[in-house]
Amino acid sequence: MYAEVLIEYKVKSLDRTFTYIVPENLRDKIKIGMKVTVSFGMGDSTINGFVVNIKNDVNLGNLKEIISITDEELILNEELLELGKYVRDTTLCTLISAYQTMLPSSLKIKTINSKYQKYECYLKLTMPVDFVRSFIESEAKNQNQKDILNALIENEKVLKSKFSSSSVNTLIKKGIIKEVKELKYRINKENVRVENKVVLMEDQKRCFDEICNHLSEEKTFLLHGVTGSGKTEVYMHLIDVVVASNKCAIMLVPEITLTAQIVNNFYERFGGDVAILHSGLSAGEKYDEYLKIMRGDAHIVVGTRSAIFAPIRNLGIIIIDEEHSESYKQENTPRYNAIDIAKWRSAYHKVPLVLGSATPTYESYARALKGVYTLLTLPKRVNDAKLPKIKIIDMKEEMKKRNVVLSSYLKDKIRDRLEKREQVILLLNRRGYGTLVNCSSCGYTFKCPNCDITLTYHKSTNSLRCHYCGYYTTKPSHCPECKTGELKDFGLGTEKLEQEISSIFPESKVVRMDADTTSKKGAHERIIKDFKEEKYDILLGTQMISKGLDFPKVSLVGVISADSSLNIPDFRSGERTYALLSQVSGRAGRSGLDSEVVIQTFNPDNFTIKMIEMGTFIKNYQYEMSIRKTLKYPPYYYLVGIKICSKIYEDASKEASKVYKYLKDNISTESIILGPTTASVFRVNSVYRFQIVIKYRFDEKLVNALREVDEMYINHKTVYIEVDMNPYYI
DNA sequence: AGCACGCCGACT
DNA sequence: GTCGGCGTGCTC
Repeated sequence: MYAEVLIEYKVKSLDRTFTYIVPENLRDKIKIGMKVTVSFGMGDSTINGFVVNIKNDVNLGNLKEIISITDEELILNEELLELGKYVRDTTLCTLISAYQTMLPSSLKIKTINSKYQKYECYLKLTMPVDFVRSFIESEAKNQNQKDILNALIENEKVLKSKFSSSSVNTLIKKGIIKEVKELKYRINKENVRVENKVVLMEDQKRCFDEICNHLSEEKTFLLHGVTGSGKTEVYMHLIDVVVASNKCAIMLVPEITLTAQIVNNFYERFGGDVAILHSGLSAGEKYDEYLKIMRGDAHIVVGTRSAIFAPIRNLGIIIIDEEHSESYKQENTPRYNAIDIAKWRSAYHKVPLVLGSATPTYESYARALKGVYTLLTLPKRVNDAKLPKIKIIDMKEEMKKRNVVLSSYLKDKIRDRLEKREQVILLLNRRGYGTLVNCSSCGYTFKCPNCDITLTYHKSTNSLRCHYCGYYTTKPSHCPECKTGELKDFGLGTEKLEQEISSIFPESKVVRMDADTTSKKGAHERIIKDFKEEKYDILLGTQMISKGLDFPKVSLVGVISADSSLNIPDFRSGERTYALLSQVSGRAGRSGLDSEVVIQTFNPDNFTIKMIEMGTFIKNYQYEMSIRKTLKYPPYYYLVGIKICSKIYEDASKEASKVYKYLKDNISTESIILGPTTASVFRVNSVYRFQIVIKYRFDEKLVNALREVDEMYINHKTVYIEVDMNPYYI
């Protein structure tokens, strides 16, 4: 018996199988999809690999034996083995890295042992209940024994640790109770399911019914519901139906820490039937949740991007909430998009995929209008809550009045809410104190030594930081160039905003939420919880405050500057700005309070800003689509982004031209090749990056050509290539 | 990826 | 003469 094994080195040159002999003692146990430990190469070190095939004869000599099975429980099933090939073919990664992303990271550790399994001791009765009752009456020596036995009459099993161990031992010796060890999951929710209290509103019911009619079809639904229209409730009803028919559900959310509310709702409703998968879990927790899913102990998986690979056998539905979120695209290898994986699995299992959003991507919306997806809409908020009023403020006018940070209008509104004891959210999409620091006498500007980026001043730590590579340095008191000049900071970041707000409204309680205040585990949740409990009046932060949060007392949302998002040079910036502003606006007035959104901008006449003011998603969509049609952008064309990177400028530049020429000669003449140009930030971490963008519709030669290009640079000393199929950012 | 082999220049 | 630099090639 022989096994073909894929070795866990994720290099292109090893992206093939190696054949090993299956030793006698493993022949009954070994299965395709299992992880095994083997020796590989000259040295005597061992490495893990996946068994991808088992066969009985082979025409190779001098084979090694498999040393052991690494884990008997965690195996990739046929579906996932097949799905891995799809990931490899569509993202041009190695098969091994596709498989690795499907398993929890704890399994990538070379040595796995039983520390990932935890057990807990329970007590159970060995005698019938009437016997135990009479034992309590006649023989029980003390209150401890009576307590244990009474607890066991009430419950089938009780935790051993809750009771006096000597009394437990006495009862065990007498043969009345026994000890049982059960596997304990680190996240252990009680297995209660609460009946659905909420009745769906008419619109919700219509969407729910439509999806229910197609529960055993491969079909994609786009659930387009305004913020606060109750999409989550529709999801829960759907999952209820699916689980009732003994099938499983996957629900993806953008970032679990921001969506703790959703997870809690799921726990309350479905109890221990929910497994969660996200990066905030410890290795052990992740391992346990994964086992829960594999064993069928949990039917509902709620998680972030990689949860789309959850090893569910009888899948009944896939739901992707906030489908426009960029977090569904992985920005490093394998550069997969969870939505594509969801479609593949939806087809494999013949089950529906539901994409939900208040601001779907224009690719998705176009497909829905074309009938590729089924469009379902929730046009109204639940309980007749009104959408907030939108007010656009021209900051050019305000600058004349020397209002740099807050317009007088927004200031008045904040004061008004503070008096009414209602809450305020302020969005500023830039962290740190200011945007840049320079010398007031010689004009010297601080730049990152590794990247083409100006450093951002962080006052709390008195440091200058690069938001790209993480470089930081203490801010000197005088200019390092002319030695005399005073250093001044310009621009506005969340840190400075927090300070400004506190000085304008000294009586208010302000909390800031951005990457700097949420780096510690659990910090997100605490800020959100405290704000919800009204320990603060004002929440300010970067875009992480815009997603899916439900604060009933918020009646004012202020966008300090809409321009930072608008001015990003990307064909999707109009779409993204609309989505961001509309999402953050949606935080206001969710419980029916009269609410308002104030948007400050230097471009009040910008089309997207106008559309936000009118609240029309569709008009902005149509406008952007007309641009994309003429400029040949998605969804009219597909994109490929190729980066040619090197620490040596000349090498990167020279090879970029070579890649361009190769592609020009080897792909369809219908496809458009742009570049090579310098990437938007040319140098990151001392690496120069050139970029080539391909726009194509149908190109049979493309994937092969890209593979060739990729292979040309496998062994290159100084240059490496990154290929991104359907990138989110270009 | 990691290791061995091998072919060259530098050095006790 | 031998030590060690790294370029090349292979791993079941």
